[in-house]
Amino acid sequence: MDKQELANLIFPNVTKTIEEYEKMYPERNLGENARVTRFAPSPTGFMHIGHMLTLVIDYVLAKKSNGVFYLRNEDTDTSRTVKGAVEYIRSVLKQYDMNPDEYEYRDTNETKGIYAPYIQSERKEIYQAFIKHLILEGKAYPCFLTQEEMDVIREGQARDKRRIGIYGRYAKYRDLPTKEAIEKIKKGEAYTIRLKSSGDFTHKFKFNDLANGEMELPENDIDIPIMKSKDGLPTYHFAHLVDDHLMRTTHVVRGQEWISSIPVHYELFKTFGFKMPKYIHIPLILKKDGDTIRKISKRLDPEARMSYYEEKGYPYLAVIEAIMTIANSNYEAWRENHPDALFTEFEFSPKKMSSSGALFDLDKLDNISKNYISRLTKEEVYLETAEWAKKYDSEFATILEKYKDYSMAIYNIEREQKKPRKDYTYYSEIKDKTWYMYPEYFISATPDFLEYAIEEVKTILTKYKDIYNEKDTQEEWFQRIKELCDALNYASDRKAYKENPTLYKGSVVDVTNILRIALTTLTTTPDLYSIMQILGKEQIFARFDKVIAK
RNA sequence: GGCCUGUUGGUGAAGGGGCUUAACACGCCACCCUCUCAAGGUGGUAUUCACGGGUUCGAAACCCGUACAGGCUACCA
Repeated sequence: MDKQELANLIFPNVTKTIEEYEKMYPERNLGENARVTRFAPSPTGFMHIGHMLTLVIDYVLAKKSNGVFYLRNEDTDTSRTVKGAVEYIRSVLKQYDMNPDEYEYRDTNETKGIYAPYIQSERKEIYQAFIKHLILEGKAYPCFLTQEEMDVIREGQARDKRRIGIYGRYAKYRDLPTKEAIEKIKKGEAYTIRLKSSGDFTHKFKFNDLANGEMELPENDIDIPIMKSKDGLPTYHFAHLVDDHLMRTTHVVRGQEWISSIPVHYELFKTFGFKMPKYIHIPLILKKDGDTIRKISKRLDPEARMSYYEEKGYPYLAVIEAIMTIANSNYEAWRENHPDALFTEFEFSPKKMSSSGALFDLDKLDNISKNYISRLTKEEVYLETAEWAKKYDSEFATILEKYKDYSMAIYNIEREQKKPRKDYTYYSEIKDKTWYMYPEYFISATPDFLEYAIEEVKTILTKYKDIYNEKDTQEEWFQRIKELCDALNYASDRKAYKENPTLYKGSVVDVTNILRIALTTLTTTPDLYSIMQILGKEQIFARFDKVIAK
């Protein structure tokens, strides 16, 4: 009877029972192997590369099995909650085209899915109903330990080299008579609700993780807090239990740092007699820092934040591809055999995932990205670049708008063929590699002819103007350059030059290089003939004249 | 300190007793092709799987120790 009084005192507003919630949130009616996964970030306002790894795995698992992928907002730590964070997460999911099947957005008042609310702070009553049940059963209790008292306990434990935590004899309020607890609460003393653990640390249990296989862990015997004193919200562990049970999650994908919490979750699920979901604990993404390797950090490593990829303009699918190669190393081989398949068609195998931490290889990403962009059409490259520029380079965006067809012609150089050029790694790089094609940018550039004598340069450009014909095919164009070479004592045949360099002033390479520098200021560019075709006679001559007139 | 998980090239890794003189991909290097790049082609890039023992005819693979690394050890997730 006392327990009932205590429970009602703590939770006067909780009216529903666990059974009622079970009915409200029934088992899902899905295919036999359908997987229900969730992406459950804390709304802290940024997204980490590790989040992306879990997200991609969650998404693939659900989609491949015709299951459900839902978004849950884990905002039980009100002090860390950042406004606008959910909107940001939503926008990332949208960009990467991994939209959830069930979600809840407060700003637009959109809800989809019958397991709502999908926002933890709005599920307080649900958690409390479960906690109330535990109090009634004598499996949870209010604990009045102050922060200072706990600090003393911890210091003592550290000094005596004992396990740290509130367990056994350290759990001072575990056996406090209910009457006294009621009195303390009535007096207004602050308390947290703790699980009255029934575990034995010396006993081990077997646990099967889909990624790491079977492991042996000691039972939990710590009276972990399940409800915070400040706002009555549950801790992560308890919210995990209630939500993943009621939302009928089948597969929990989360970082390996959670492995050490498994004993707690195991006990929690056992206490309620709920079936545990399957777990996939994914490797941490690491970073090499000098000689040491550490967890990648959003503070120290720009590439840890998803905004890095956005700002650089990596294609979203390229990022996903790179993530997939970390998730399952057989993904690349699969991709080779299924070049046009969606990544969601890949059968992700948790067992094949590495259990040690992985370094995220930016070189690899670059390679994947280059290949990806090289397979796009010129329209796609144009559109994506324009979209990127709108956000990050408005000046370039204006140029792109003005020169739409012209830009597409540039992007089409050596594109849309069996072995396309692969020189764009991300969209922000495109301006750096094509700026000279645009009169607005070229106007302020000054060609530097390096070791070439300027008088010789002028002669070549002047003579070339006489023979240039816009209508030439590539072969004719090159033939003319060769003829010019012969006329000016440059070797038109590179091999001949190589054998007897002293006989000539230079070779055809020198002549084309001079043309190239005059037109672009650069010594390395894509195919010169294509560039000249796009520039057109007027611009070509203008650029030559600028040099000749100097 | 305690508990857990790992350790195969510069990177992601395959391989779970003989097919391994360690796959594949990225990176790097060289050469070829070539109007310069990029691409493409060819070849090279771990004398051997953290170390030490053991089991075995045979170990990168199995066992035991050690070392190292990482994670957790919050009323944070």
